[in-house]
Amino acid sequence: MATRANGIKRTYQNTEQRQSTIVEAVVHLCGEQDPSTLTTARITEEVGLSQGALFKHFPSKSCLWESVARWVSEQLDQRVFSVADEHERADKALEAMFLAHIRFIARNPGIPRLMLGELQKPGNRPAKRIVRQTLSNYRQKVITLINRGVGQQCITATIDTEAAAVLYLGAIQGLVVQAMIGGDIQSLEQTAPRIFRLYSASFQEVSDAPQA
Amino acid sequence: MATRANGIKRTYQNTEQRQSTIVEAVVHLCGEQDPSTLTTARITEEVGLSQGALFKHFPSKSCLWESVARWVSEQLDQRVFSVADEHERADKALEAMFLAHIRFIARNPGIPRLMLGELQKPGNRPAKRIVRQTLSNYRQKVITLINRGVGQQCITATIDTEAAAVLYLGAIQGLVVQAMIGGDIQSLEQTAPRIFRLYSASFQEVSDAPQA
DNA sequence: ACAATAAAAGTAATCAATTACTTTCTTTAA
DNA sequence: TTAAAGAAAGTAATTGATTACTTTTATTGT
Repeated sequence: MATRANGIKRTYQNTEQRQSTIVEAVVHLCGEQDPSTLTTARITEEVGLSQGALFKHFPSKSCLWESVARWVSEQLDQRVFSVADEHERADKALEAMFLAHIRFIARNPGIPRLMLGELQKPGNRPAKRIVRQTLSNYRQKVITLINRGVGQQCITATIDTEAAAVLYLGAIQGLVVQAMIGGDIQSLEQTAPRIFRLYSASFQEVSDAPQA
Repeated sequence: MATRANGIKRTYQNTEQRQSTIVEAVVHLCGEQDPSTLTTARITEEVGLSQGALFKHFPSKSCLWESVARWVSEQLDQRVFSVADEHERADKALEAMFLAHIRFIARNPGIPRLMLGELQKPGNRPAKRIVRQTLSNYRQKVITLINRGVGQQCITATIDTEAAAVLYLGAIQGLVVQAMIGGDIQSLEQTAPRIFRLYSASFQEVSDAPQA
């Protein structure tokens, strides 16, 4: 007893733990396959549960995706946005955040698929709203940093701030797409510094660091 | 008579015409909904055919996607890559190609969804191979142009060419994602020149045009 | 008339969700 | 302290809807 048809011992977890387990399994699976082809059966197989058990913890598949989107948003906050605060100089903060984001993606290759996949869906599903909100925050964070950099005179005052924010996110996108084409996730972290160096060349002051 | 259940008159086309009609309908529909959710029923409804009729012209849905990918590749050749040849100076050619690409996307909003969606799928489906090949060609075209620009002394000789090619495609990606977030495709063409100006600032020679 | 083109009706497979029921965990009263 | 009661977490099987694809029947231009 206490076993399933395939002989694997059943493990009991409370709903909170299970939800975390399942959400992280989804993120992991997105690294291996297109999110839109992820079935509830595949997800529960990954965590060692029967297909129906999923609905003990999420009222619907759509609610599961909402939880996944929230998880991604929190992780970006903790692992990417937060590193910017450790730097006084805005250009250094931008670079640190850029590299942290690439590191995060390299460790969780499903993330871009997840976010892009959600953005591609039409309508206003909750999960899409969360992704949109997260990217909006990100954009605002970059704009604020660039403006601070202008004040610190490490970024040229003539910069087109909004364009620079778009290009910042584009630089990350470009790296990701390049990795997708090559099918080589590991190349991400190697190439990232070169991309950021080129990106920052577009707004760097000629003079050296003014402070610190 | 000569009508279908819904009263729409039946129209006869030979297979070649039908294939074109269907492929273009798919591209159009990708502008409105996630490609992975496109059903054969939705596609045929769009062109005014019964669902089963699709398989008179394509042996399988996968073959249809292959044709769609080929169509996109050809359009990129004709409407984007070709404009680069109209400019002697490499930096002007890059700019023209960039803006042509954005114009192409603005006219066919389904294109990024289509290509990204295909890239996100794992494995080596024919359609994915075509998209990958197309993007590889694109990348090589950009690299060649940048190198020519160095020779023409309108691009700084110290440039990291490969990084510049990644950032070029990233700039387009960034614009597209930004438009996806805002849900505003029309903003694309307005913002594009600003993004390219910033992008080109990263490798522009300080001196003015050397020739022409 | 007849071959091409399409509609209509079907099929097997797949999917999210539900059901009826079992096992484990947790709480609490004696 | 502990055993009984109930809540929570699990399974296996099934459902209705949807899907890509097939087969059969009807219509059309030549």
